[in-house]
Amino acid sequence: MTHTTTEENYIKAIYHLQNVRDTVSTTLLSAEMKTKPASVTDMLKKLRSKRIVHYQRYKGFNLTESGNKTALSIVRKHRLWEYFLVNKLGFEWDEVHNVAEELEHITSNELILRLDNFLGNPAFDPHGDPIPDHKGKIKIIKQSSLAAIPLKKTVSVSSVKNQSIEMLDLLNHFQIGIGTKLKVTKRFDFDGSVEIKIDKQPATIVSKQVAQNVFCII
Amino acid sequence: MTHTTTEENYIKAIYHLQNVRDTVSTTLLSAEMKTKPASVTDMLKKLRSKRIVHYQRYKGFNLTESGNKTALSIVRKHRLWEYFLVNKLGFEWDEVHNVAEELEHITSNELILRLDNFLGNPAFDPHGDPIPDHKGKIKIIKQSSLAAIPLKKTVSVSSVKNQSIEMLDLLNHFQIGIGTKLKVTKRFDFDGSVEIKIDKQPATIVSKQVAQNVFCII
DNA sequence: AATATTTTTTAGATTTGTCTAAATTTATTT
DNA sequence: AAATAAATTTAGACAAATCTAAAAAATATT
Repeated sequence: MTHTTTEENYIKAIYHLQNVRDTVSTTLLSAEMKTKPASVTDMLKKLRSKRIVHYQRYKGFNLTESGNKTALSIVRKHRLWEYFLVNKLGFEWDEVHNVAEELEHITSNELILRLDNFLGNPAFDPHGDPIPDHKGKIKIIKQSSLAAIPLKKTVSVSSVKNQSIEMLDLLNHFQIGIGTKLKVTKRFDFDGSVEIKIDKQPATIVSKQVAQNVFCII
Repeated sequence: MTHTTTEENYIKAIYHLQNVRDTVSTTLLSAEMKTKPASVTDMLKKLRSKRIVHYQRYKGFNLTESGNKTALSIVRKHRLWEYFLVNKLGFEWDEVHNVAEELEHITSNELILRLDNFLGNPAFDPHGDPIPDHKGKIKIIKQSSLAAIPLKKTVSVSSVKNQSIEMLDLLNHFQIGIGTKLKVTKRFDFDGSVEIKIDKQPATIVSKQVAQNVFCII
């Protein structure tokens, strides 16, 4: 079964929203897709007829098992391309998302197989997100946000939850990237901000919003 | 000015046909695009309104200067991706065309710039076709077909005109690829077939059709 | 529980690229 | 040059993905 690029984008969006919220609504999905709720309803009917989602009018929807597999294969392609763009072509990690959005829709299993091997079968993309393997299996690592890790323990930044351009820009400014070693030296209860110390750099303070979005391996 | 994937495919098809035939007809283009002549007429009006083609009803059409530039940039992308697929991912040269057909429509100048550098700014793709540079400039090399080169002169295969799967399969069988050194030892007037000799291999005879499609640098 | 509000769906329209069938123009024969 | 054939274009229709406006259902409020 093949899907159009638009269908794939819907499938991916449902997958991502399901991993954040417990239930995904028509309105939420329409915001994510930058369309109107009416368009989402149309697409849900189409995806239901392809057995990608379970859907009953007015009752909500969610990915079927087959829909989930499809979503994982799209995510896999997206993250492998991001890895390629950063580690082979030298893009910055905050520049690759849009290009990967296009590349993820190229339809060749052989291509992805070979790309995966060429890259050395990476398990995580440049943002620290896990890359599903060819069976859809994802490596889970235990992570805690800067807001939750113990004080004075040196940890390694492993992923960033909010991947907006603005957030990645801010992190670049702080010189924080995936793999950066740092420790939290102090927490300020007043506003939830956090003082961090990166080796050979002066201590700095990051806001609560940042702390909650930066995840580390302890 | 941006173009849809379909528009780009038409532009590329017109470009290729213009380089083979002197004038390109609606019917010929429809065959190339696997659509009907009526659809071609529709698209020609659209491309005219975008100043991609000069077109007068019933009088024929051809690419404008701007259309030609667009075509060259698509061809550039296609051939760079083919180079990548063969030289980095290890595809065989006869397997890459369809995947490159998809990759060529990815819209990021930055991507192509970086890919070009990553590949070492190649001037020819795996089929021996020239890769336009970022200004659209093409390296021309003097080539002659196996049907035309002098006898007993060692030459290097530089390109293959007919790139059908069948032809590439046959050449694989003969162990002929881009860069293969060989000489023509005899020509048979009866059927135009040609005896060739590749180093360390017994002499073989290739048909007129093959000889006319394999080009070499003398 | 009745009413008001929000969410979701339907109905009907639009755009892109395609089609078929018919009409028109150009090219070829006789 | 008239008749025939071939190529091209027009007219009108269709599928995909979207939209707006209105209707229906679910949820929240009084």
